[in-house]
Amino acid sequence: MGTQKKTTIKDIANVLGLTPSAVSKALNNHPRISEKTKVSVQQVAKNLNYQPNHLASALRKGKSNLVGVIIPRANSNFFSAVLQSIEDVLHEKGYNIIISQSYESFEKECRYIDALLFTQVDGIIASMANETTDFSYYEKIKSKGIPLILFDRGENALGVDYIGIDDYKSSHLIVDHLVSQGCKRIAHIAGFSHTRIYKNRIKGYEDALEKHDLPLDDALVYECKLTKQNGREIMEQLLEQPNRPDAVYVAGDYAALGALQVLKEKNISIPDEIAIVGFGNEPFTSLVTPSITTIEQHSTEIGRLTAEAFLRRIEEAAIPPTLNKMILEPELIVRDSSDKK
Amino acid sequence: MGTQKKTTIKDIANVLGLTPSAVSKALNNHPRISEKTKVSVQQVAKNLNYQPNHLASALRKGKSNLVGVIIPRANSNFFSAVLQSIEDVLHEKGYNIIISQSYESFEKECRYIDALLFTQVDGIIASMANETTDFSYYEKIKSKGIPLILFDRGENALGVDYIGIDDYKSSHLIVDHLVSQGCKRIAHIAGFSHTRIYKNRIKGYEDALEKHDLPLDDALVYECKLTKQNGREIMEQLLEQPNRPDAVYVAGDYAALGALQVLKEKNISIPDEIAIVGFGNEPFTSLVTPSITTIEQHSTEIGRLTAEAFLRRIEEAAIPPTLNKMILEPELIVRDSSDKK
DNA sequence: TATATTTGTTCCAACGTTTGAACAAAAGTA
DNA sequence: TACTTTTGTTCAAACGTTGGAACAAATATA
Repeated sequence: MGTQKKTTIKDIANVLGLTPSAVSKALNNHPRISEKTKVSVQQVAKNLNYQPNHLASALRKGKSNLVGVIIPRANSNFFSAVLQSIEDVLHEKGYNIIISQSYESFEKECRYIDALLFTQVDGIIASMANETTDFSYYEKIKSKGIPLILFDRGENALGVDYIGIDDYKSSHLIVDHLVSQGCKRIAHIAGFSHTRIYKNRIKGYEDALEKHDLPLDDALVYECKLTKQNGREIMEQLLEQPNRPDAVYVAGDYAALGALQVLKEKNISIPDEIAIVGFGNEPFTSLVTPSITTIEQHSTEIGRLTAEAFLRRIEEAAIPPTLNKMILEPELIVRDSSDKK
Repeated sequence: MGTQKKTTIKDIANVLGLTPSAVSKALNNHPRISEKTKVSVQQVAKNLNYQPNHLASALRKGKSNLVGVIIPRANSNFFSAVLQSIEDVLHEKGYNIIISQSYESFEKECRYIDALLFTQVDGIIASMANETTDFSYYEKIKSKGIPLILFDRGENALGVDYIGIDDYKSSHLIVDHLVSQGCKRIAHIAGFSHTRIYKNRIKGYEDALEKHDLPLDDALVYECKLTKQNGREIMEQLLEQPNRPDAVYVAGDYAALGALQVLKEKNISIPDEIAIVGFGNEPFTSLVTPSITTIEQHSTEIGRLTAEAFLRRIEEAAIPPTLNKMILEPELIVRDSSDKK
């Protein structure tokens, strides 16, 4: 009991008095195999409880049907939704997915890239860790000649496919909205500007302020890792300034929550004294009081497009080596934290 | 450019005038290979940018070093924490992990089990979907002779290793606490009783009521999928009853949140009129107002133990075929939703 | 010096599947 | 009837690695 020997294609062949190659062809629906043989092979395969050995066929075909996905963490509404969407599309096409969470660590990311390459994945889909500024490991993927697709956290410099939302425009949506609510002094708790998406959000914020003839004040912009704790600390610093902001655009929902909590603790009215806008539409933004205005990133769509980009690269081999960049439209979801009614 | 041929062990052999098997042995640190040869093999391997072909060695060795993990969803604090912990332990030992999310669907779960078996994983770690009542697919794993480890959502009947917390005791902790707050009519929004963990929570709830000489009232117990929406709907039904409860023990945090929202909308004071207790310690339970009393499940510990159980099964082959059940102590985290001060 | 042991390597078969070439038999065309 | 085409199958090699058996050379033991 337990470890009975696994049935192979050879066992089926023996039962039917065929060769293994005939059985293989029958199972793969080869046109030269007779209908009769195919049927009996199927039959025997089922009887013997045959499971094809993926390793052997992957080795022979030079294709593992495994795709590596590297994300900062699965425990985030955005990433898990993208993941689900990628899974749906790729499982459909017979791919299995190896998920690795970098937890924003560059070192882990590198190790996982090595592990995935070692496992002979057919391609890698990734959203970079915040820490990552050195792309040599990603170059390694490219140099192996296997498809690399980036989403959300990407880097154009690599010249690979990228799917994300328009961060620059998101900032405009937010600033426009805050100005329409009568805000005049808008602070920005930003992500680190070495990451493209955060740089774009900062640029969008600055340009939007300029558009509305509002002055740019360096004292109102802070770069951080966008944790809840960062949000708390920076909000406290903002409150100590002689000339307080009347709105804070926070480039991440967790940090926005931290900022919100500080204001609540100090009994500063939201949004009347200070309005808050977050980014990412994490589920809790609609659950807290007041609910937080934020940006929806169309995660399902991003996942689908990412998976499709991968499939295109696989199928079309090395046909279009040009960078394929897809940028989705952001959507502003106005909630209580910025809606003065 | 791009798809240059991959270097194999053979290429290294050619460069050094050795045989492939000597190179293989050198790379695997075989005792019979001279130090000198090992060094030069390493050297050439590095120069040629050699990556061992995992597929080939897995095929030859009959071991893929891949472990399948099936969870209801990654987008949950509990599961993602368990996952991280499993990853940490197994990556350390050279395993890669294939994660599949069942989204509580029995059908998906079955498909993923097949896909994982097909991929020749060395073992499967799973937490069952709520829907799952038919275990034949899990029997299939057992019959293949590969290790199966269950956590949180498991089933003893399968006779496989199981790691979880003491649900029965959790209910006692909760009821004891509510009684100490003066609650006398405690409702229970439960999970489906065909799932072992929810059955145990229900049993614990009933026994704890009895312990405190409180009457059991069937009208106060509802089974559901424990979504936020379920929580809302059942809370509304509870409020319509002539004899309202003064506390609700909800077997999941999301449903607890739904219940909480209904009470807030109807301006029913929490915890004075009705106290709420959830289950799982999801991050949002500390973020909402009022914060929600809940049960911490020691996810990191569960993950570690689960991974270690897997390793034990792999290493000790078929040595101890007995069921190995590990039950951790739950921890009650008292917050505003039940703390009458 | 003859024999036994150790050391370093090669040889070969295997893991399970796939695939193109080869081949015989059947069917179609002249 | 002779020849081409089609159909169904077998043959053999390959994918890259591994590991036991075999073997020769070097070293140790008697």
